[in-house]
Amino acid sequence: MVEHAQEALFRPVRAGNAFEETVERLMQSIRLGVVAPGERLPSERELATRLGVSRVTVREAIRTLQENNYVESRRGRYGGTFVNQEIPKSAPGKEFGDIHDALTLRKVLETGAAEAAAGRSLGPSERRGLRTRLEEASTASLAEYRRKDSRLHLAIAEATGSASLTAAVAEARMRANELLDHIPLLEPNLAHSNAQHERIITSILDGDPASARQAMAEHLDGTASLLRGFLV
Amino acid sequence: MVEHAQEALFRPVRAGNAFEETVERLMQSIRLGVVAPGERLPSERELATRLGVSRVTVREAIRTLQENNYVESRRGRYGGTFVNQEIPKSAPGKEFGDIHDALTLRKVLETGAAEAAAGRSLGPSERRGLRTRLEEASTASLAEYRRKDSRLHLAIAEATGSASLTAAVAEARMRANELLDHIPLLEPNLAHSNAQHERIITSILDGDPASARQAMAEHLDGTASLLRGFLV
DNA sequence: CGCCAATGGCTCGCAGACATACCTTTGGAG
DNA sequence: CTCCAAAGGTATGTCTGCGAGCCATTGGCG
Repeated sequence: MVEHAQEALFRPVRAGNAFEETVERLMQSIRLGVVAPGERLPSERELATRLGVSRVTVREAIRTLQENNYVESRRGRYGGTFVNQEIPKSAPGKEFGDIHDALTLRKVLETGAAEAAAGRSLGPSERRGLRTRLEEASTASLAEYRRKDSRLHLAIAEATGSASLTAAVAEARMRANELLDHIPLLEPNLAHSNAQHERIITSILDGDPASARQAMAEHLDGTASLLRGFLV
Repeated sequence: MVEHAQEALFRPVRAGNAFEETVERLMQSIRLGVVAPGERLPSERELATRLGVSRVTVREAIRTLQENNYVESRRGRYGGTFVNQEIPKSAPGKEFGDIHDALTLRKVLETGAAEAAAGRSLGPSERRGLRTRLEEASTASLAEYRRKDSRLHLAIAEATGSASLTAAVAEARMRANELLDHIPLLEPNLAHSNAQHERIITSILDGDPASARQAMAEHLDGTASLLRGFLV
């Protein structure tokens, strides 16, 4: 029996209970900017259906987000649950033992996604979407940068046409961002990042997989080394 | 709000109930050859702990595997649950709509893993492990090839030192294998595969990331095009 | 030969999650 | 001004899964 492979296959079947998982998902969609401040989450009933949990569980999760000032709910038609303008910083802490784990997975998924996206023939709406996200990220302020950045990277993953790859990228980004939240974001980094984004998107739109991969790798290595520098 | 990214983030929080997930994991470990025919699974109590489910649930899952002739259980000390010599073929069917999804994810993860593994400085036991798996795969019969092949690929993922990457590769391989099970495995393919394995492992042991990635990409493209040819 | 440790086999009560139904609030349409 | 659709808020009974404990079986060790 292969001893080490067991660790991967016999890991826990579920990360937490239904409630915790639901909170996690909703927080992800907010932190990654999929639902921006001021915007409305899908209705409780719709979330329950899409997340595959009961409405009770969705409500408990939303109540937790309310208590932590992530969202506010309004009743009545045209009501709903809205993302607050200011959302709390993520709690510090975390085990630093799995930095390698998180960064390795992120690099594999994101460089792979960039390459795969460049290798596909993209439709007009996809090309437009990528340009829009690029533009949004490049004009973002420091405060909203992390969110716009994530939206751009998620758009790249979506451009692969693989839903499970997109989900995996979202997950990996979330883990990486939890670490990145502990280091300062500076204007020079931001400018550098934008230049790299430009290269990545251009390569994808030009259909140059090797170049897209290369550009993404350099982009990620930048933040990765920044992170290691701050934490070690 | 980014509409498409929602699909990834608001997907169901759990793939199935605890029982179904547990059956899935145990079947994976058997089908991927992590626990070979004749070998013993960990005890029910240990599985319950590691999988994070109750022993009752583990037992129900094992009973399902028994009923489908995957395993047999023996009581008493030095008893346990043993994998049968002949395990059933996986049921056909499946949606073919997500072939692209499955193959895209697999390629991204496995080429990334090969590259990452080649980029690390591996310890003696890891190097030995890789050579052993390579040897096992190269001398495998047609019947046991798929299993030995998976073990080799999992060993490569493990060599990245990232547990979550290993888990993701296992998952992706499982999905791809479900598709590959429907096409015949021929001697010439096998010989070709072994040559490619040799290149991959050599590149990893030599610490040549680019070459490892390249070799893995060609290896996977071979089976991918074979699959598309048979199914389209 | 007898003990006993480790395994699978079994049962019962509790807590979490669920489906379902109904209530309350709100603001636009008619 | 009234109505009502759509959203959040609440309550209840059911069922799944869990924890914990005990039983039955087996084979090695003393």
